[in-house]
Amino acid sequence: MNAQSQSWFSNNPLIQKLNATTGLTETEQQAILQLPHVIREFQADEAIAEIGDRPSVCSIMLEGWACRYKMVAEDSRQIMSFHLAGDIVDVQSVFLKTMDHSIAALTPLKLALVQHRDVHELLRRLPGISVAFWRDALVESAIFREWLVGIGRRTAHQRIAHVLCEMATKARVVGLNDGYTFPWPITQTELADALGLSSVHVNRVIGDLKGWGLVTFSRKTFVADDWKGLKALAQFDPDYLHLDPRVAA
Amino acid sequence: MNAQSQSWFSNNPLIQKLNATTGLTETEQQAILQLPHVIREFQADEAIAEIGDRPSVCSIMLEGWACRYKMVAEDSRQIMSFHLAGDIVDVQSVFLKTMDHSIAALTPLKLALVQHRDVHELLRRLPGISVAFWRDALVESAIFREWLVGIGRRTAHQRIAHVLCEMATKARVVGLNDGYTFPWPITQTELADALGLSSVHVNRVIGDLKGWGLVTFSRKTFVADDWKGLKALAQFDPDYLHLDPRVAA
DNA sequence: CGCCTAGTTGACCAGGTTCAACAACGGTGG
DNA sequence: CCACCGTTGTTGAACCTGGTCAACTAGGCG
Repeated sequence: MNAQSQSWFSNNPLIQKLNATTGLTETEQQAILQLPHVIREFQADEAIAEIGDRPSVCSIMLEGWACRYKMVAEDSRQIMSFHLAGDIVDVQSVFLKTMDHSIAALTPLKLALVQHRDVHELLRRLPGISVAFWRDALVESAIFREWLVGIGRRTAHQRIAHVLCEMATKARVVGLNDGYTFPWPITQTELADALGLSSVHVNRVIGDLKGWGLVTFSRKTFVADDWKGLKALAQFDPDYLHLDPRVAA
Repeated sequence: MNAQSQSWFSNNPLIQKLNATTGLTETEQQAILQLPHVIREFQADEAIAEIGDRPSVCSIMLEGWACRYKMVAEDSRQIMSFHLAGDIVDVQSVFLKTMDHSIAALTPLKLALVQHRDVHELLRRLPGISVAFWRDALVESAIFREWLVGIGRRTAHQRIAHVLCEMATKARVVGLNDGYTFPWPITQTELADALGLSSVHVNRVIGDLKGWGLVTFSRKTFVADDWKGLKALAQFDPDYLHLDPRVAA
């Protein structure tokens, strides 16, 4: 119950992320580092939680990528979010018993599992952390809303550009992005399932973005060749991420 | 700061709604009833909060309908949720300073305004209420995700049927729905903006639903002539609303 | 009665889907 | 080091859901 790891102590990505919206005191950071937890590794495509499950732990991402999704039919999936280091992938389960959607690994990944009761205890003991968790959950809500706007009202080109801007920004917060480059393990099919498009169309649109000199993809890496152009196309305004001005673009 | 009202005390819809997912003790219910608040009325189309605002109160709906939305262009709006009695329309502002979207009245409505500091105090003092608020916020998140699934992967017919099922269920929780009938003040244009469709298409699809004998609309009232059929078309599964089994369909 | 908003209908158009085939890539085992 | 295989990406052609434009009708309210 107290297995430890490199990525929990050095540069803990949860602290890094919470700091980006809230700012934590030294005490609060220590309390997070001292949370009893177990590190668990997953393979790509492995299920982290499935619809109908009643988890007793919640999962903090340390490395890798994951997504939330729901199946609509045998062959129709809607991905509702992508997650990387620092995300608490199922805070939901701390308060609502049953999972109403599934979560799966997109790449090999590493999670810290924390018992629900320890989370409850942490939130009760340190109101500052409670506020940080609230903010984090509300920002996630804001991201869902932004995706809603995208799927509902933006063209395929804007949608794809927008999600790239969003992930680039989220990656920067946890130090995975040097400004123009970051790891991009998402397949075009996955992107399609996230944006309500077909993989064929995603492929064509990405072709356009490349052709217009906005982006490049090489070896699972995303390169923003023209970050300003990409943001302009997407009409990307990061306000909804509620980042500390020091961290924001 | 302590104006009172009929609908705050008798049958308080916030308590009614929180009870539907969480269950509150007598003490907790009393604490809510004793919250210092001001009642304010709005006209249809009046703004409750606008993007960029930094509210110092949060708003609990007592009567009427409201929606959350974001403009994408001059003539393109995405509605992200509908709200009725019992909804805390901007819990978000308790924790995040700046509004990242707007909220407007769809009908004449009545709100209870509560100072943020009083909400903070309430949450700190009564952990049970804190849990109830968490659940409420997480259910709202789940609703955003469900809309995402709808806009992303459901046909126009399913989408419209689904939103009708959802609102019928939410209305039932706060006693606005006798099972098959409830007030429906939403225009087809508003529905279109919520579902990522055009109003012309919404009109045609609603025509189909009427033609198939599933629904009727008369004098701003929705009638589910064939509730089972409607649910089947929508593939509506209310799990994501996390209702107490006693309340659920 | 007249006005304004919401609902209705038709004709045409386009963004994105589907189906199908093929090419490129990366990892594996010999 | 290469041959093989499964996955991911790429491309073309036909099709279709839903959008746009525009005009007209029906209600609700002063």
